[in-house]
Amino acid sequence: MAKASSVQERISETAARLFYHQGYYQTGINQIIAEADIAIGSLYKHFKSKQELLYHYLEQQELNFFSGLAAFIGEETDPKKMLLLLIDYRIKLQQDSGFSGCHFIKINAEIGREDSVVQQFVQQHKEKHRHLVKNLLMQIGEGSKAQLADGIFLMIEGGIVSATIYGHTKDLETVKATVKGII
Amino acid sequence: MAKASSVQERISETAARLFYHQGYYQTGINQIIAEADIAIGSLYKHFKSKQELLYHYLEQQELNFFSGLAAFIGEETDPKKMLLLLIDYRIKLQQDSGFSGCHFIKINAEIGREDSVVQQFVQQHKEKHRHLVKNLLMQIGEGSKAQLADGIFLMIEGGIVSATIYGHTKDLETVKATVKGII
DNA sequence: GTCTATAAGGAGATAGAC
DNA sequence: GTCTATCTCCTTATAGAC
Repeated sequence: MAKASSVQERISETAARLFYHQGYYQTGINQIIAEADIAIGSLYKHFKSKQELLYHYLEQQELNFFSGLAAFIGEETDPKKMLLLLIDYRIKLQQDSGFSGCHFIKINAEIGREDSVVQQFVQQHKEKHRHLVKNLLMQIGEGSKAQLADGIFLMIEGGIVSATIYGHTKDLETVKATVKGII
Repeated sequence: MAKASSVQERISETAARLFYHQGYYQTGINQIIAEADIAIGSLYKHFKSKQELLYHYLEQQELNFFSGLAAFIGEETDPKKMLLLLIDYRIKLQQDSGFSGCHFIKINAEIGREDSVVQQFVQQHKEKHRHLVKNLLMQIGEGSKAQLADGIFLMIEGGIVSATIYGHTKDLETVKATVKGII
């Protein structure tokens, strides 16, 4: 195991991996420090509680998602192609993660309304995503059909959930084909 | 608190309520017996483990969902109206549950691929639901458009997830309006 | 059915020595 | 930064008396 990264980064990355793949409540502090190969004192020097680690995790995922998307879209400026790339991006994310779903949908299902900070994080992330779809449709010239953007956004969300249930991205591919036929 | 129901039923109903609203891992055996007002010995006489209680919970939810749907649809036989009633049913379920989402999407997010019994339950439930939409569209005469049924199914799924994130059914209403415009 | 005791382990978090 | 010890509490599950 290479340990080029800092202690901070190792905590952060290990916690993120475990929170995402096995769940927040299912992940113990002891497992995090064992797999990150750091001391428990170090963890509590960087994060005052497990909850703070959770908030940090959500902030990181928010940044990762949109910077990853920007990189994936690259130089493309055609709104039609960008919308399809947005779906391709989510297909790729699911394939690369072993079909582990959307970080935010998952944490919402696990914690939901019990933590208002988490709830707000999830809502804001989803609104950002929804407006992305809306803006692209506006550029395409379908902006007048308000229902259409919501419909596409919701189909994508359903497709992500489907990917985690079945372990494949067939439904997300269908969504892409459907959107392709509409725009 | 009235205790007209049997011990078995009280265990079952209390576990279901807690698993659904606060999560499986977040719910302890001690909380279940306390809120059901039964002895721990009674619980382990009816269910050999917490996991068995989980499987029983999923079986119950599967039955509840489709019998509730049948009752909601009632005597209606027009496939167009039935499809819209299916969406109304899910809107009502979300409102009545305090926007706690779909039992199966939720347990999938929490446990997912870690338990193959749970995974199969969720997959089968979702397939049943998807085929319902497909069959209704077939009767409507839109059966040739294979993508359409999947699209509607996925929009509904996305609408349910949205309801748990925002605490309202605006998106599900939009889905209903969109479907109404298509069929 | 009830009650209580207990096992064996894990959780999150703190303190102090090095 | 590391290590170990410890605190307090909770977890699932079992056993036995009533």
